[in-house]
Amino acid sequence: MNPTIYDVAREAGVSMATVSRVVNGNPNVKPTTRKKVLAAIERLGYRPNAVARGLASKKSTTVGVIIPDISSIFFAELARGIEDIATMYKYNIILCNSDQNKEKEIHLINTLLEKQVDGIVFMGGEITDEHAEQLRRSPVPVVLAATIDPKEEFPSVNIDYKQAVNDAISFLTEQGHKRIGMLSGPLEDPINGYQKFAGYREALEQAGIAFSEDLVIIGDYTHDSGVEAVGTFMSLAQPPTAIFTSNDEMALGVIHGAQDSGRSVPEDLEVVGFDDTRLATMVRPTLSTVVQPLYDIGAVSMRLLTKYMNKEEVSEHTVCLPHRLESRGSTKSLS
Amino acid sequence: MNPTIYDVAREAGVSMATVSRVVNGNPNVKPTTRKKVLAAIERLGYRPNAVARGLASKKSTTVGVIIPDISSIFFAELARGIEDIATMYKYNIILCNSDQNKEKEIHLINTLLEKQVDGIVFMGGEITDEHAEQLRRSPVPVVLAATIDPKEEFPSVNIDYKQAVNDAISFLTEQGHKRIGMLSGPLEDPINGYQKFAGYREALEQAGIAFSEDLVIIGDYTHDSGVEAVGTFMSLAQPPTAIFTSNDEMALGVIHGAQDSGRSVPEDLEVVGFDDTRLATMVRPTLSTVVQPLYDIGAVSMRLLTKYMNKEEVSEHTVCLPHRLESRGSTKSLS
DNA sequence: GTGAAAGCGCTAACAG
DNA sequence: CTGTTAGCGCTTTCAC
Repeated sequence: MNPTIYDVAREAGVSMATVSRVVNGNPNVKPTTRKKVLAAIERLGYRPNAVARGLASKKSTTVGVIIPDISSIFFAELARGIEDIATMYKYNIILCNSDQNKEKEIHLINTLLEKQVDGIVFMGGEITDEHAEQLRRSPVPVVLAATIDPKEEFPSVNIDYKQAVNDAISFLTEQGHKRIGMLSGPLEDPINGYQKFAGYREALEQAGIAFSEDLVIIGDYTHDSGVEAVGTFMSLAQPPTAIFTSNDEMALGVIHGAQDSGRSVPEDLEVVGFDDTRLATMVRPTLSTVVQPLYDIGAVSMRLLTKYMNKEEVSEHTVCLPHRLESRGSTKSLS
Repeated sequence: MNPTIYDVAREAGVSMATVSRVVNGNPNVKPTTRKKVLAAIERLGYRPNAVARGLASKKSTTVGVIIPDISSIFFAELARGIEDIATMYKYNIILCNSDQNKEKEIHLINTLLEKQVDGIVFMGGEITDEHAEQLRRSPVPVVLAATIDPKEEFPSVNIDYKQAVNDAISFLTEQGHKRIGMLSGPLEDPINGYQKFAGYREALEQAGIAFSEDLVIIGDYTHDSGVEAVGTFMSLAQPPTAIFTSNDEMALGVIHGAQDSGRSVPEDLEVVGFDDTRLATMVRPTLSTVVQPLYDIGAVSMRLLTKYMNKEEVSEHTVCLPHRLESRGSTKSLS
């Protein structure tokens, strides 16, 4: 049996309350007493029981993190941002993969709440009414990271996805491209589908270019789907001269698919990705892409959560981080 | 205030014990009673408090995972394997990044133990004496994943790194290569340095090829360090005709560095990586690499941990998973 | 500056 | 099949 606070108290010849005070750094303890207690702790190899502490204090110093897939290079980076800030504020993280599955997500929220987490960072697809209902019932604060809440009911941290894509496409139209392909995620996906698609259409419209359905392909975010998509694009009667993809991995696929069929990037085809994951510099030519500050989104979300957990006043409920276009080898001109 | 088991008991007109029984699926409850309790739970929106349960039952259904860096494509894959199996066995995961820093690692072990985790999966560099001492004090089982314990004191899941590298190098020598470069991790790293280096030397020796110091460069596992290393290798009086790298990312760097200087892979230079992360098929030519079952290493570690946690008999304390060489475009011949 | 005592919400004998 | 009763190990008033 591990020694308890009671054992330490006895060993040190003081009360449990006093031991508790020194363990928690309460200054109202005479230095001599503190010393005695510390010695007893050392002698016994006492290790405070955080579960008991949690029950008594109603705080677990643990936050829940719901993430679609930790093995994704995209989410893993976000997770790292979250974890670093959590550590900084002395919180631990319970990490759960949801695979963006609504049932799982809702179930996980519940599990985390049962475990008495002090807050939750949620990353997922869309916040549906069912999600919202569940989240509203949460006795602890929830922050959405890289996740759109159509009603802006919950605190969230994002970039302006629509504008970001608009920037990317506008960059391309300014270079004179008239036929710009878009390799999108499923349109139901609020960020990678809907928002980005909206940015694409908006930019075309602003440039006075007619929208053509042929030029939009729905991918599944994988390299393979990029390879496949270029094939389809290139077999068009009027193939695109530039392609934008909603993530970097598909962009690599597009580059490779183009090269496989003897085309060269950026001469024959310019390519712009999205995210600026580490992949972007791990291709030749290097990938021009929209920089989304993944780590920061995670870090800021967690920081925001700490504010809510401490019941601090928060000025902005919905934070929007800056993005920019990083021009590299897969596009011709320098921006 | 959230309703407690006591509130539910009162609402349903039964005792706490009965409520506890239905919540825990104990069959010794009359169906009628069960129904009443369930209804009360529903009505009150009761959510069991896992912390209280943990205190009373001395089980947290939570396991700790110490990982060097979750944002690494390598470890993220391991983590996913761990998490999936944990979920399967109804455990949650407290995830902690250690950056392979010994002090952090030891501190994290302690924190996890304070939080009363039921077990720990540890991934890290080396198990030093200090680590061992700390781990020995753990009241709960610990399993090492992709981590070498020189004394084989703790349960672990790995592949035979030395043999795996030997296989890769032997494949190259069999193709007639006499000068094979190795882009290694720091030699102090027990797996990526020491073990792999040993496999390299062994294979050369078996092939009757003299070892040459020029042909070993220490990298830092990044793409850039691969690019840089080829530069150095190629400026040698007698440059290597094939290069083995201890991870895939450096291999991509090697390929790109070679291509940047006008060489073609595999014609002018053959390249073999290690890990078979998703990167391997995201380059041109695609990367021949040693397949290490990352997800499985994570999954098996977690499975092993569940056995220890359940006090089941375990036949093999130290498990060694199979590896193989996947031949792709960066080497000439098919194996 | 220190101690006594009452819980925190639940499980786990033990009775009945 | 159900209820009673101790705790689990700690925090937190409230006294002194």
